[in-house]
Amino acid sequence: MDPEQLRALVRGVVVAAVDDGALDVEVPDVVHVERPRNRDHGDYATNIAMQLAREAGRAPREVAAILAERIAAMPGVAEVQVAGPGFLNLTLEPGSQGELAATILAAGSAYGHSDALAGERINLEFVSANPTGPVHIGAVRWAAVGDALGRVLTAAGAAVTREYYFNDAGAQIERFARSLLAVARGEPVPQDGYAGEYITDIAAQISTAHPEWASMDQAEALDLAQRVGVDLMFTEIRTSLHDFGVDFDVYFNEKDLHARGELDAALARLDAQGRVFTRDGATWLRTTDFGDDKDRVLRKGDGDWTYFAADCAYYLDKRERGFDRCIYMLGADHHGYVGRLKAVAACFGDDPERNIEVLIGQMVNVLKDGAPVRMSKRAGNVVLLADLVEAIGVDATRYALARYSTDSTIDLDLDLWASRSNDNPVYYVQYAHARLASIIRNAGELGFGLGERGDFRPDLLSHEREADLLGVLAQFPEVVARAAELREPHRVARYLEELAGDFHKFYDTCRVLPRGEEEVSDVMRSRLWLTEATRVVLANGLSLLGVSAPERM
RNA sequence: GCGCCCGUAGCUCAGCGGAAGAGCAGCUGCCUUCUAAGCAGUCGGUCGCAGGUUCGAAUCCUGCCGGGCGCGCCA
Repeated sequence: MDPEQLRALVRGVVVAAVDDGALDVEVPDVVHVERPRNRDHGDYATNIAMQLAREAGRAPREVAAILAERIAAMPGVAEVQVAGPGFLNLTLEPGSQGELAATILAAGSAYGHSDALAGERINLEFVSANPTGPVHIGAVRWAAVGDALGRVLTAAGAAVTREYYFNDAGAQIERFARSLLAVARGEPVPQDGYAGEYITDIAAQISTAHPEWASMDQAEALDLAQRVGVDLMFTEIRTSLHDFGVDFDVYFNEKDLHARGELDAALARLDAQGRVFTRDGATWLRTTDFGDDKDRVLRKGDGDWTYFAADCAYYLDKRERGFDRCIYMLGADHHGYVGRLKAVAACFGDDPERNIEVLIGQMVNVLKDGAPVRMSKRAGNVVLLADLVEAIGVDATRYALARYSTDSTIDLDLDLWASRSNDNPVYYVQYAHARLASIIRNAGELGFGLGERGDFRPDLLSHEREADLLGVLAQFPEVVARAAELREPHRVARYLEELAGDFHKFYDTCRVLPRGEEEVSDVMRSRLWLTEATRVVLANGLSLLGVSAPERM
């Protein structure tokens, strides 16, 4: 019996109690059943009696007593106790929990999937770093978290499109082009330009491909620098993200919005909604109608569009492609955008609460030898995706960035994450998987396999460590569903650490393989099922984070 | 000044309406048996402070205090 089934059982008992007049309450839609940390409190606990007490006009423990008797009579339930202020502590029959191992093996890689978000069409935009330099640490957090979130949302049944918005228009790109050309001509980089080795590299590549470049007239040379330079830069960004395990379904060019006249179309749409006005020669959107702290310029006095105007057009484009949820993942330095993005949705006549979601990720500080590594893109001394991967590897980088709530600032200690020790959480989890794989491998060499379904005896998995492990395995689907609903993939990582811990404890106490000439017992075979089930869940969870599940370490 | 995030064990952080947690650090133990990158035990907390809501608050509300990040006809 898993938590889902238990919830249904408890709710059914409440319904029955209401039907025969033992309780006079409205039956709640959701019944909370939790796995208590303290195992003295049974396999599961519910607070349902306390919830109903007020409405029933009776003491919580009295309501609990009424329900306890009925729940205890249900099949699969071994014991029910009323505890504390009115908790019901439930203990299940051993066999009813052990069944789960077979359920997990039958589901395989689909175990953990749900329909929690079925029917939702989600546009998930993340990274979207400007193609004026390599991917740096701020964007890497979103690469790891965004990709994991995409996987988690998909597992919860949503239709997800991962999208990278590519700012290939505007002043930053012009600065980038001027910097390239300056370097190619041996001139100093402009004051507001970009410096760094990558600029030199790209300039050299352009010069090789177009020998006439440096001697072209200024406008022509800049145009070439912009076209070819941005292309090279973007290829490098895509490649480094791909090597990091992150790929997008759509790479959206800002230029296309302009080329297709989508900014004009968006302006017209906003105007039709009555949200546009003119002041000081500029065209504005009255975002203050919807809580923004100031109105925003769409088109400047000189006739140029603002970046914000492109944002409006891009949002409209997403909506017209059928996405009912547009998720933006932004760094804390852009949190000022939340208000205006929400207001944009409202100005289009959409529901800002439903159609737009902005996730803000706090900063990442990189520590080396206990000291922060300073970051400055212009100066070129940045921590890059490639540097991180070189220092601690793809798995550690992804895991380190995905295991924390995006609300908290991360201090990423390179020495810790590079270490092959228990300080390093990613090894703790991966090591559990490798150990499991090892048991299964060794069993195979002994000619000892899972056998038929009938060879599995769930009732034999009655050891406390086995019960603990089964209880945690049962939580996986709800952990994934909750991570998806809350957009918090770090919950999956924390869960895996808990699961790995319970497996290590099981491993320490419960022998799976026969020793020496020992015969394979039913207990051992049933433990092999549990072993394989645990391996499947660890592998599924690591896969949601985009972290490998090694067979050996 | 205004807005967002954070403040939980010595350190790094989970938990975010229901019975205070993990890892590390410290101290004690466990490898002739499935990977010791592991396990067991122990030490350690007025959950920043003050009010409020609630049967019940680390969790929700208000106000403070401390730290981080933002508030352009920049991108």
